[in-house]
Amino acid sequence: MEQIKEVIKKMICISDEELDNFTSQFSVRKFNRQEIVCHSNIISDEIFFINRGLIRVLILDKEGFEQTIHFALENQFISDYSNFIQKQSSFYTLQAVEETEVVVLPRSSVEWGYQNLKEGEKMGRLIAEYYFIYQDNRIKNSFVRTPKQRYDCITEVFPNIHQRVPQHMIASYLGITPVHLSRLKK
Amino acid sequence: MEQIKEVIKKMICISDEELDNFTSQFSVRKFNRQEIVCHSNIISDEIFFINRGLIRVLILDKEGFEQTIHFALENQFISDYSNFIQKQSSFYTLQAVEETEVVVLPRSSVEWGYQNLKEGEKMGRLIAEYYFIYQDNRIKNSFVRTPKQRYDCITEVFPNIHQRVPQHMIASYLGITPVHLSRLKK
DNA sequence: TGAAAGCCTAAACATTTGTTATCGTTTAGA
DNA sequence: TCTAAACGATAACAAATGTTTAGGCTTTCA
Repeated sequence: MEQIKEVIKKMICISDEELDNFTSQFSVRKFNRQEIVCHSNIISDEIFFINRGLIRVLILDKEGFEQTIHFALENQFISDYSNFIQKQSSFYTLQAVEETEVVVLPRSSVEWGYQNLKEGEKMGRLIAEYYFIYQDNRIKNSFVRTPKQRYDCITEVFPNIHQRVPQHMIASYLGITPVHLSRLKK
Repeated sequence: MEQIKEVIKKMICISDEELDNFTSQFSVRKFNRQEIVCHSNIISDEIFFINRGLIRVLILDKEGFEQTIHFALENQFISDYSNFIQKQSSFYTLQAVEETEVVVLPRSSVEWGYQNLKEGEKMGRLIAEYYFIYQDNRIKNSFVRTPKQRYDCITEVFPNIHQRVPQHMIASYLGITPVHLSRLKK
């Protein structure tokens, strides 16, 4: 639990006792390559924090093809957060790309944190703000950058991504086909 | 201040006294059609709440063309929220499309609210979560829907938008050219 | 170790989307 | 009220992107 403790301590003022009470409610789970961390079409009551490994978020379009929507790296939180918040059936599938170890935050613990940690709500606000900024940048990029430019700067957001996931997942993330990305690289 | 009071009361538990202390820090500002509510390339220390009217968020691409990124309607908050949070120079321009009246929330008041309202941080969390969900839906739609499908369902998010803004702004919001949207409508 | 599957590149062709120009209508403002 | 600007539709053409197919390489796993 050391990694997630460090991340929380960077966000808010929290005593060691509070932090222990909070993190003792979490558990650890491990996944092999390709394994599904969280299925779609369920009501997900968990948020994950990545200790080690890499998770991709994907969606199945109408033709049944997988579209990679997002990558999540070490020390980041990941879930179908929209549907977690709204307690709706999830839209996204979470899949481990590498061997991955996550900390599991059940909904009950997240809500416990909001209510019992001195700065629990602030932590929730900062996390939501952080991911808002990430998405805002993404939308901004889709308006002002070409697919090639988005490809060229993807390591700013996901360092080493080229060494860790196949190129067709990156193409999908960029909103283009693998064949077209291969062409753009020339 | 009645409208913003109603919106806040729907989000959190707050006493009338707290609410009066909070909203008494706000001011009201009016804009004519086409007038700029907030320029880009400044550090914006204000969030706006729309009492009446309609604001569009736009960006200038490298060719100097205006790209409409977002619309904001009555009873919604609007700002370059990413840059407000990060206290960075703003990227977006806010422009009144109709005659518009806004409530102005200065940064100092927002921070006062986080620190002094019993559920101030919770309010901040809920607002950030709300806009996260909006953006997540938008990104989702860009993966699973064609431009035509996004056009057909835009009134789900912005009712009456067709009666309130010119079509070329809608095209821009959808990420296509006005000429192409006109073609798709056939 | 061998066979199957996955992955990247490439080429040819199809489809979508952008660009430019024109025209008729509506709107805004002097 | 008149005129210039803004707006939307349309057509012709250009550029970007998708689709299909094939080949060669690597990885996986029985």
